[in-house]
Amino acid sequence: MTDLAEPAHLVAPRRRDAAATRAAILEAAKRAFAVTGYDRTSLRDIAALAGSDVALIPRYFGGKEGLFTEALKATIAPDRLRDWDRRRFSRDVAEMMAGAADIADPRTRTFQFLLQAATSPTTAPLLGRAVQERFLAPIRDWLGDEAGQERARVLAAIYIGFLVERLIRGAALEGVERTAFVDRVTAVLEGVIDPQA
Amino acid sequence: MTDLAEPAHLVAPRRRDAAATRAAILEAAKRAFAVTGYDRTSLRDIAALAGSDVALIPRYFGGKEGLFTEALKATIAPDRLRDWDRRRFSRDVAEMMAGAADIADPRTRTFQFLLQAATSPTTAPLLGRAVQERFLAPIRDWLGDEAGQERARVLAAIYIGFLVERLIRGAALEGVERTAFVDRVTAVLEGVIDPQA
DNA sequence: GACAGATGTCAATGCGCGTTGACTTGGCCG
DNA sequence: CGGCCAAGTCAACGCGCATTGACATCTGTC
Repeated sequence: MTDLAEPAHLVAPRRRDAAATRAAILEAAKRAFAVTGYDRTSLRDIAALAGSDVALIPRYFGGKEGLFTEALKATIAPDRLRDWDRRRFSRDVAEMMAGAADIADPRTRTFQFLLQAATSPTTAPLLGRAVQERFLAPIRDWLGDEAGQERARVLAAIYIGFLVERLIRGAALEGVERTAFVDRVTAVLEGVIDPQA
Repeated sequence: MTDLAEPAHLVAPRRRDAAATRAAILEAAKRAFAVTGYDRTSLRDIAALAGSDVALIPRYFGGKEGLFTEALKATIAPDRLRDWDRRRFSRDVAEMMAGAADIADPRTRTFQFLLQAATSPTTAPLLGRAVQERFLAPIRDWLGDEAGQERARVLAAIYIGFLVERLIRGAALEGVERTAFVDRVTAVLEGVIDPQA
């Protein structure tokens, strides 16, 4: 598999501890699946990254699919949306989108993981439900909408779109295009967050 | 592989014709790759869909990767952007996004194909270049921007985002949420297409 | 300190894959 | 009509994979 640019083992040499081993495998799976996708990631890769044995994975997770779904669930954790400053949100996001996608950033890995899942017909429904519960609902609360969640939907969609664009763009934007891009993205986001402003 | 909901063979029984066979394989590959992705699609699947033999694929396309890159190139064709009515564009797109993704629609398949390519580190750069040439440039022309292409970038990103959202949403929106969604999406798109309005 | 169950190791199995090469069939041209 | 080359078929190979079950080792408990 591709280089993960990480220490050979995710964890320090540990004593016999099923829970810790399970956790190490799960963490390794989250990283590996995010970078390489479901199919290109072998259980041998994950085991090597976790510093454990391949045979433990079917035992602890019931198989590759079980590991994937559990890694998916663990990845879509309730976001720390409350931490975001509402005044700076749009501009911060815009600046982030103007940059390059950094594979070392855990959030990039998370997003790639989710995108991988979105393209597979089998995992897409599962992802849909998870996104609904753990992504859309928090955004709606954050926005303070009572009536519907269409605004959260729109915001999430736009956010995702810029992430994809950044992913396939590869490099960061520079110069005039960057500033113009940031301004426009800020305006777009602001228009959704504060429609009347 | 998953059901493609298509006739067993893409083409009528044809006589010995290398060009036609090649074309049938390529068409089958475009469909199969879009639905199942690179890894989950086997050459045997494609051959069966095209009504030909597996062994012909390495011969005609030099291998699976060759077939994929050729299918990718054939998929990113210059879009018929000029046909779109600029006044109705935003609302048409918004209505489309409020509906459900239809796998029978060739455009849905195309998009899924591209998204698949975007998530693979190896194919992402290739996709980026292709998108730049055959997607961003036409949009910029359509928008009539002289200075930069940041507006085309933003529009493309938002468009992609809604496509992804629709993909993972699965079902169509209904009732109040639908109308609210359509209105808001229309407004967002209009804000990018005609910033001063 | 010894037992027992939990934990980790290892080799082996079966399967599906892409690819290869030898073979057969078909159609065009003389 | 007959030969010849393109086009298509078929069987087989090697490889990597997930999974299994038998075996070894550690660790907490009495």
